[in-house]
This record gives sequence, C-alpha cells and structure tokens, in this order.
Amino acid sequence: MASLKKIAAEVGVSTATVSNALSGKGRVSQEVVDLIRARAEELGYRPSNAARALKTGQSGILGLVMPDLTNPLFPRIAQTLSIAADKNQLGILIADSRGSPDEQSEAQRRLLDRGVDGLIVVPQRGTTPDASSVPMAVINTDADPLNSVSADHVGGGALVARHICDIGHRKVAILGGDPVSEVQRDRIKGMTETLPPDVQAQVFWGDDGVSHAIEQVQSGTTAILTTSDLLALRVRSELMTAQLSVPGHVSLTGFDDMSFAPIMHPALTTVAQNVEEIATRAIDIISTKIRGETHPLEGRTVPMRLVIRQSTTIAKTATRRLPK
Amino acid sequence: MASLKKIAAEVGVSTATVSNALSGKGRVSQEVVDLIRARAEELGYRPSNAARALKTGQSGILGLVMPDLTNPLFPRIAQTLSIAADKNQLGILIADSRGSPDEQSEAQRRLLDRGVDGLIVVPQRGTTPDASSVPMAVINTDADPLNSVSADHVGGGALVARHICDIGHRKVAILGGDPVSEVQRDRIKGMTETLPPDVQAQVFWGDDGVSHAIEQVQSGTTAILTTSDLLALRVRSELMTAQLSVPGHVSLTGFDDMSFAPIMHPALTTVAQNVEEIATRAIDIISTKIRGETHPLEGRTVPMRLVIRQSTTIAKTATRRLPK
DNA sequence: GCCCTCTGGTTAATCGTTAAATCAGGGGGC
DNA sequence: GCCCCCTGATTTAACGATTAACCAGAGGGC
Repeated sequence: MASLKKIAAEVGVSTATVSNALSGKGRVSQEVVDLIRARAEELGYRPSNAARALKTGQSGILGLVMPDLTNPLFPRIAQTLSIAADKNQLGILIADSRGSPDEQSEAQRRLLDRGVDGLIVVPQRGTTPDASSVPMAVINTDADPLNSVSADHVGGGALVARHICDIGHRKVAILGGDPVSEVQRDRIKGMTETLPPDVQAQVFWGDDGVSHAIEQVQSGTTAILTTSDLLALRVRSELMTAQLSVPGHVSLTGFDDMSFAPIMHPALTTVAQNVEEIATRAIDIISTKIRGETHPLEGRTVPMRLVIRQSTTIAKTATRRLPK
Repeated sequence: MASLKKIAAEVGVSTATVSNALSGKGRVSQEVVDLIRARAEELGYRPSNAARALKTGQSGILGLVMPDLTNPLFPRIAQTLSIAADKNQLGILIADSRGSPDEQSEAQRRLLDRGVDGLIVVPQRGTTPDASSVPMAVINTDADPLNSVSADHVGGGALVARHICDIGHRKVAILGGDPVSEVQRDRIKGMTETLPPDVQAQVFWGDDGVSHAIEQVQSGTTAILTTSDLLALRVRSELMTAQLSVPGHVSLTGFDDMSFAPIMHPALTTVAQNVEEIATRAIDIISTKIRGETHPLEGRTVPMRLVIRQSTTIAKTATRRLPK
C-alpha cells in the first residue's frame, strides 16, 4: 500500500532519500533518517518485491526441485530449507518433478520463468539436471560430479556395515531398491567396501530382491542391510509372515531414520542424515554462488550417523568381534 | 533476456503491439501477430514476472503455510497443490510455522511481504490464522468456521466406527493424540456418534492414553481406534511388548493411510484422505476468490475412504453383526 | 464531398524501487 | 580570494510489461 513515494511526500523529501534512508546506502543525515524510519513504520511500509526485483534483477526467491514431493525425506529438507532460507531473506518456490526426467526439466523451466535467483535440485534417480541460467545447487551424492552437498552415503554404508560386523555377523544380505539410484549404489558401496573378506555378503536389488534376501536366512544369513527404512519395513513384514523374528533370527537395518523407524517393532537400527546441515549448507552454497563467490565446502559431504536400536543384535551363531 | 522492447525493435512495431499480439488483447492484424509470435519464439522470449507483477499488482504466486512441514501429510498436499497450481499458472511459495502460533503469523506476514496473491493455510492445532489482506483458503476441518475445504473427518470417524461395529466389536477404546486438535476431535466425534448404545467406548488422549488404552484390553476391549497411523504404530509396538497380538487379541485402526500403513505388519486398517481432491479444490477456491468470485464448494468437505487391511478382524468374543 | 466508423496500430504514462549523475552550499587549505 | 572537497541531498533515467488514450487512413452511407 504505502510506497516510497508516499513516505517521501509526507516527510517532504525525495523518494531517493527515502530509499537511501531505509537501506542505509546513500548519504542522508541522521535526523532525516530517523524521521523517515518513523514515518515508514507508522505507515506500515513494506517494500514491493516486484518493483525491487524488476529494478535489481534479483527476486530473492529460490526454486526447489524435488524428484517426488512424496519422498519421505522431503518434509525435513523443505522445512530446514525454508527456515534457513528466510534467515537469508529468501523465499522458496517448490516444484515437483513427478518422477519423470522430462517433468524435471519442465519444473526447472517453470521456476526459471518465475525469475528465481537460484535453483536447488534433488535430481531424479539416475538423471542429471539441465544446466540453467542461474546458479544451481545439487543435492545428490558424492559420486555425482555435479553434487554440491549431500550426506556421505558411502560413509553411512560403512557405518552400518562396521556395526553389523562388530556384533559378530559373518553372513549378510544387502538389499537395494533401485540400482539406477546413485545414492543407493553409494550406500551399498560403503557397505561392501567395509565388510572384511571373512564376511560373506550378497547384494540383491528390487522387488525380487526382498524375497531372495529372505531366502538367504535359511542358509545362514544373520543380517539384512537395506538402503531404506521403507525397504526394511517391507522386509520386516515378509519375515514375519515367514515366521522369522527380528532380531531373533535375523538383524535388520534401514537408512534415513524415517518417522516410523523408532516406533516400529522392533525399533529399527538405521543411519540418519543430518538433514539440517545439508539443507543449511545448500542454502549457504547457493547464496554464495549467487553473489558470484565460491563456497569452501561446495562438493563436500556431510557425515551420517548410525542409530542403533533393537532390530540389530549380536549374532548368536558367531562370537562377537570386539571393536579395536 | 529478451524483452518486449527487443522484439518490438526487431519486428519494427511498438512494444504495445507486441504485448497485444502475445496476449491476444488489443487489435493486431493476423500477419503481424504471426510475425511477432515467430520472432518471440526465436528469441526465447519469457515475460518478466517482476515487471508484470509490478504493473498488474498480481504476482501469480500463492503462499502455503503449513503447521509443520514434517507433518507426514505435507508431502502429498504439497505435491498435489504444486501440480494443481501450475495448471493454473500459479507458483507456490512455502513457509513453515514451526509449531508455534507466533511463527504462523510470522510466516503469513513473510509470504504477504513477498507479494503472494493468496494464502493457503493449514492452521496449527487449535489456532486461527490471522486475517490477511489477500484471499485465504483454510484447510482444517468442518468444525472450523473458517474452513474452506478439508476431509470429512467426522465422516471418516463414522466409517471406521461402523466397520468395527459391523465386525462384532462391542467394547472399544478410542485414542486421540492431542485434544487441542479440532481435526482429531472431529474424528473422534464421528466415531462416538456412530457407535450404537450397546457398544461400550472409552476415549483416551495423549501419551498416557496409549498405556491406558492398552490396559483396557485386559478388561475386554477388543478394538483400539486411533486418530492417526503414527499413534496406531506406537500402540502396535506397545501391544507387542505386552505380548498382545494384532488382530488376534485386539483390532487396531489408524487414520490418514501414511506410507508405512500398507507395509507394516499386520497391514493397518485406516481411513484415507482424498488429498488430491482437497488440494485441487483448495487451489480452485483460492483462484476463484482471487478473481473476486465465490466458489460453490467453499466450506464443503471431501469424503474419506475406509481402507480395510489386516489389523482389524471379526471380534472373537462376539457374534458378527451383519451390515444391513 | 462530408461525416462517421472501423481497423490497426502508436504514444505515453504508470507500477515502486534503485542508482548514477548532478547540484547547492559550507568549510578548509594555501 | 580562489579552488577543491565534502556533506546532504535532488534529478533523472531505467527496469519490463500493461493499458488508456489517441491517431492515421480506408471505406461506407447519404
């Protein structure tokens, strides 16, 4: 409602002076500044984003492209992102790429058309986001050359593998959802790299993988490591119908520490992402990029954290190997 | 990059003509329109949102205020909202009210400052959103006088109560998370209203409620109805430690059909919201409001859907009452 | 032949903010 | 007393799109 012009008229100065007074940029005497500030406050002045954006070419808005907004991690990312964003006076415009790479490009384009200053993209599994005319921060995984920040999925895999190994398991099944996903591949890479040669490990993928992994329990597998809590929940459910108990017959682990992990039965051992750090850093990185600088931590990963709960326990059939 | 001015210069007409040609508004001959369209296409012309917003006073952006972005329903709402929004050429700016009413007001203010054309608010439990200078659509529940659209939570409660009753349960415990939540109160209202007089029902709330509800099983309660899947999952977990099986000893129901409901064990009987319809209608309502009209369905609720899974079964201790 | 209308445009103002360029006037250096 | 610089402003132009108002010329009615 109230514009610079109105304030200028009321105080009896030019709009430029009002602009300067409020932004603290030009040269304005202290008394005039006070006068203007007071009047602006009274009138409830709020600068017009549109006008500022038009003039400066910066909208103060960031675009967030998520592969699928129903991704269970999205809420936490969105929340932290939105909080971190308004600390930096930025807004967040969302777009859903609906599971298809084409839509991902469309989503990027739509956000660009709206004049966002930067883009934060969590790419579809196995895809690379389009190059864009504004700075972009990619949240994916270390293996992605475009990755700006992400959890250390390889390290997370290592954590859970070491844990399982430490509590004496010598034959494990590793279960991934979709081999196209770099994130999942990295998690599994971390697991297999870390397991010592005397531990037998077999990797399974996809829907068939679930039953195959479970069959392995018959032949001595004492632990199933999955790349996602959702997958672990499914395994848990199928183990139950097969009359196999967790962790009695087999230990089970997930990934991401989703909402249900602590309250399912048994509570699920999993690996948590430091979503807050990732989101905050993403905002930081994109802000520095927008300013034309380079962020020292760009491309670095954020450590994951092992959350040990009741779904993993000491392997009965083996002696415990003590951590060195 | 390319502006109306540039196109105008290249084609040799005025910017007004270009504007008219592209928007189809003024009077421009067909050949000139074609010429301009072609040139615009070639130059990759994209209208500046900022300029348009400044001139017209409409930004084409909607603000979405969520009580807590980690709310498990948020992703689906956000997704559908974002899809429905871009069908209407609108963008969605998110804000998180972080669990506090103050932050809710702050969030509204921030979005308003960014010049949104309308606000979609899912209020904090037990709060009323601030009146705002732009049209607002509230997604809450029927009992809220400001409600613009929402699931029929009362009806949902009725559905699950009727189901439980139909399969022969005569003593049930009803468990809510937070009595401040109008949504949860409505769900419970629907349940209690629907249960016939010969069914004993007791209502419990909050953390203590979980254990109290479970104690009831000792004294003949054969079903526990909760107001949320998350709550049901916790109950399920505690029942397990108490050596009580679902649905063997007790039937269990949730609400909202969250991601884990179908894959937990036993799969959870629950009541699903038609989130798509709600979100689509919210966008519709806010769009009509922005145009200054009134939406015929404003304030109406959307039916819920009962999803029967394995967590509910015929009460052993009673004869089944057949649905009429 | 005069007036009116219709077509296909153009001009110019405006939205609110920013920023470069300009300017008036006082004070100090020498 | 002249020149320069500094302070505290003001003017002016511009960002890109929209839109009301205006205008030239063709064609038709009578």
